[in-house]
Amino acid sequence: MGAQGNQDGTVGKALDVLDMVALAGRPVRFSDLLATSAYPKATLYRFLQTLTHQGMLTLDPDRGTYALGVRLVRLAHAAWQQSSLAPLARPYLDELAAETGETIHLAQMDMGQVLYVDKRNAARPVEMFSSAGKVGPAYCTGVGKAMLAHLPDDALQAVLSRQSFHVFTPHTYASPDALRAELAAIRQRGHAFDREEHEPGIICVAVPILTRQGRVIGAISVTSTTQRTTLDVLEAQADRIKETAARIAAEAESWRFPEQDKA
Amino acid sequence: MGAQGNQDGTVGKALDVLDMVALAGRPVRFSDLLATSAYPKATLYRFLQTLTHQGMLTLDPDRGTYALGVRLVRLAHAAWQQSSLAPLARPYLDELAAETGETIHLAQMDMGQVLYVDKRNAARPVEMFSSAGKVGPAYCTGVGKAMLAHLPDDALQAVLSRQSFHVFTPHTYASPDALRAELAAIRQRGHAFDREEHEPGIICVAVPILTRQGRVIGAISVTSTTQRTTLDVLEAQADRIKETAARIAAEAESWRFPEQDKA
DNA sequence: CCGTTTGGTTCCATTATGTGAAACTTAGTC
DNA sequence: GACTAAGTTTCACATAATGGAACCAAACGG
Repeated sequence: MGAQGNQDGTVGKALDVLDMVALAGRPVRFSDLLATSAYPKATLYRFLQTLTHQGMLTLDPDRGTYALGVRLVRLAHAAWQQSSLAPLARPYLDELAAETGETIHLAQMDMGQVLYVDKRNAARPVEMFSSAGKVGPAYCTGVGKAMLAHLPDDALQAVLSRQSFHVFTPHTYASPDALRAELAAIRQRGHAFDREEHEPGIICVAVPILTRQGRVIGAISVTSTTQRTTLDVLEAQADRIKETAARIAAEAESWRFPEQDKA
Repeated sequence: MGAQGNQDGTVGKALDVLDMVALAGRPVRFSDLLATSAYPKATLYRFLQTLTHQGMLTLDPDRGTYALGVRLVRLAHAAWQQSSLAPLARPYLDELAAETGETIHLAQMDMGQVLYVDKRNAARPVEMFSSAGKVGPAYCTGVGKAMLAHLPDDALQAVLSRQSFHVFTPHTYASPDALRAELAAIRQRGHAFDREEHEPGIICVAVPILTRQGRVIGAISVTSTTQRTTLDVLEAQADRIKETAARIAAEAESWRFPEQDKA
């Protein structure tokens, strides 16, 4: 459950520490981390030193607390631009948002979780990182299920074993088996629903973004509330959403990359 | 000039590789990196494996290209929230933007460069990462100079030695010495100008954000164009901007952090 | 005021880990 | 079907990570 448990030599461990700080969600002192971590004092200390020196962490000298460093913000800017679907999907999402008038999400898979990389809000304009970068569960969100449905067996297996299957609402699928059946239906149908499985009153239709070879690279969803509409009404948009997904996929396929002349 | 040159054991080298990929700005193949990097084939290869396995990079299996991984986006979300000034500065920036009707930047220092963490655009709303996460030179931007002016001597020395002193416009300071004089003036005056030093036609007034002990933690600027206004007019806002900076500083000071009960 | 505890930093002998030249295995050319 | 370029694996070797223990400093407490 925790962030612990991987192993990739020294680098892996260091990144582990980074995650620990991220997970804490607030500046933490050395001793806080020491309590959490499996590493001995000296080792942990060295990692913190290194990461701080590298700008991945910052040490507030007044309070002696560590927090994630700004270098990450810079890296993420690049990551978001160069390897998320967001930049190239933007115009299509704008269009879709305008047509539907509902909230649009663009998500990708990250370590068994759904990572939202962009969002169009009907009402107010996008808030910076506050929406991009958020993570959510895969087994009980529209985009999550849409992606799971098209994962190869072995990958699916791996992801499923990581899910918590926490029951959020009466509609949440609580076990891998129940979910698997649903996934088959989704694969067949080409789109997934969220029937208030994550939050009461929130429903959505989600569509996977697939490469020509059938690899999932992301998903988009149109979300609304039970007060405003019904799943049937939303489903009527499904073909429109699939079209958008297809266009994004096509773009992604062609768009890598403008060519280069070698140095 | 490149990203090379640091050293922090294995972890430092790995992060170096990460930077190389970021710097490329597009998915790169193994051999591209090999050409750039100082590391031998096998070593580089191992790093790429590890980083990929860790989700810091992604390998597009079809093309065999590496790109920054989405895990970074997630980390950055946390970084931006927990250690940039952006979240707590937001309301103050909004206010300032509304009052001035000009573009507002919020920046922090990162490895000798200016890193923009938030932005208010008079005209259209903020574009996600496209503005947050951007970096710029320290020696020829308003926010950069405002921060440099309040850096302790040794840190300033370190930062100056990293600057490229590329001459962007006729007004750009081209040497550390010229700049030092300017910095003294800025420290005295309490605010910095950008006199078209980075881009022709672009001017700004910038103010450092200082802790009670006088440590710089960031800077804000109000930017405009020579067509729309003059530096004198902008300077009239200086006190207003300082007030905003002071409020942000106060907030930052108090806001770390809500207390915690130990586990 | 001086033990004592708590939180943080440094040492250093031990050994695990990372290193990189070279050998190898594919794809892709001509 | 020999030749080349790109990517992957091996392995003897040395460097670099490890962590127990000692150390230091500041806050406590009597």
